[in-house]
Order: sequence, then C-alpha cells, then structure tokens
Amino acid sequence: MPELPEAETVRIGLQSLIVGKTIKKIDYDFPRAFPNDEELVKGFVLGSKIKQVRRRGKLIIIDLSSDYSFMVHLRMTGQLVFIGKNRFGAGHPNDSLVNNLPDKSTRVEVEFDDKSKLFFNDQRKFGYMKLTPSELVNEDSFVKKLGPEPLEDEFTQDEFIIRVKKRSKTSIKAAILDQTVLAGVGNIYADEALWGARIHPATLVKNVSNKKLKVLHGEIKYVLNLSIEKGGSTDRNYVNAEGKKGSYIEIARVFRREGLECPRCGSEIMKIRVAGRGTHYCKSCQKKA
DNA sequence: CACTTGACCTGTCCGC
DNA sequence: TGCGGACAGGTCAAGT
Repeated sequence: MPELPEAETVRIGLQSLIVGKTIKKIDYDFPRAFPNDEELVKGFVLGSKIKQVRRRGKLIIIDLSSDYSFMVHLRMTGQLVFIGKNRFGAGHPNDSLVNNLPDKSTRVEVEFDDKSKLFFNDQRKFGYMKLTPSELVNEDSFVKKLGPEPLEDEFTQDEFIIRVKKRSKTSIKAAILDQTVLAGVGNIYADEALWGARIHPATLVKNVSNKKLKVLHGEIKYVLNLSIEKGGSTDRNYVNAEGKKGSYIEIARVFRREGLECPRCGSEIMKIRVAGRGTHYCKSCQKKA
C-alpha cells in the first residue's frame, strides 16, 4: 500500500517534524528491519542531526549530518510515526490509528535529544531501514534500477512509451507496476490510472495504442498528484508521520469498489487477478483490446 | 533474456 | 466458537 503518494506524504511530514533534531538512542527488535552494523550506528548515527528527508519512488531517504543516510522502505505495512515529547506533540490521538507506541509491530525506535521519538512500525516485517553513505544511495542495487520519477519533468510521454514498450509481451498493469519502468506506482494507483485511461488492466502492452499510452501517462500523474493532496490512501495500515489516515480511498473510482457502479458509466466494477494482484476495473468502459 | 510464480510475514475475514 | 484457508500487496529469487 505505501506507494509514491503515501511515501511522499510521510516525507513531507517528517521534513517538518524531525529536521534539525539530534539522534540520541536507537532500539530495534528485528535485524532484518534494521540491517545495520552496530559500529556503524555508533559512529555515524548516534549524535548526528537529521539534515533532510527525501524520496525516490516509494523509498524515503533520511539524510544525516554524518553524511550517512537511512533508506526506509515501508513495503506493505510499514509506518514512520513521530511522537513529540508530550506524546502526540504534532498529531492528535483521536484521529490517529496508532496509540501507545511502542507496540508489538514496532521494529525500530529512534529517540532524539529532546525526548521526542520516531517509530518504525511494520506488522508484516517486510520493510527495512537501511544505513548507507549518502553519496552511495544512488549506487544501491534497488535505487540503481528504478525508472524515472513520474511527477518530474524527466518523465515525458515519449520516455514513458519507450520504457513501457520494453515490456511488450506482458499486461499493461504488470508493466506500470514494474519499478524499472517508472518509480512509485503500486496496486492502487495502477488500477485508478488504467480506469482513467479506459484501458483493461490485462491488455498486453503491444496491443495498447500510443494514443492510449499518452493518455495513461497523464492519468498516472493525475492520480498520484491527487492522492498526495488527499494525504494518500489508508486501506488498512497506512498512516502519515503524525499517525493520521489518508483519504484518497474515499474518492477512488475503482479500487476496492467491486460490485459497485462505475462513476463514469454506471456499469458494474469487477475484480479479477492480473499480474498476481487483486485488480479492479469497469466491465464496460475498460474493454480489452 | 522475458516473463511468471512463490516466498517473505502477520492479521483479518469467510465458510464450515 | 474454533479452525483452516484465502487474501492483503512490494520486491526478489527461483522457475519456465
């Protein structure tokens, strides 16, 4: 679930909440969620300040004054939640999904010198918070393979068409979920963008016209931007840096709306499996080419 | 090489 | 009520 808009919402929150703070202590309970050498943590994390919080695709990058960075991937159920020194200094417990941290899904607890804390929670233990020298972030094996940022100018219609056509024999949905084609689209926004472009998710890439691909390019940008405005999608676990839910799911057109009416034509929204994922589409305005 | 499937995990929901 | 199984969905390794 955390896809680009969710990662971006967390990034924006952390950028205003933790920059300038000094890390005093770090606890973790699950090494795979925090795969870092203890000596490295002592030498380059404890005592350093948070310089800035960046994002690349679905990855959140926390730069430290030591010139080391944490690369945080939330995968499916990860959360990065900040709690001020008097509990929810910034958020409000009432509109929050998380209370009384740490809890049993807390994997990493970062304490700052002013007693405020940052929690990395992850129920399903797929996410990670990995330390790397800042100048080597772009050399990381995962980062290195990522395609363009869909909300930046480098992601042109032509660039999209060239990259997506390298996956010509697979479905259009599998192609836009491929992080080497573009960085940041996951299951929710793939379905939403394909609905916008009136393309059946199982259509093979080679059968999608350039005209449709151009429309899809615009729809991807549109749904990602719209979701950032809404603070992302909270399907079940996702919360922002203050522990609050996002609201995109309330305005979703097809995602998790199987059996309901298509907001464009009124026909039934279907749910099938494409590329191994639950996939939602309108049975009459998204015809397979 | 291109592509698909299963594994990694835990919690929830559904049918019996 | 309890229990087994399907499902949730990002990425990578293994298989076709």
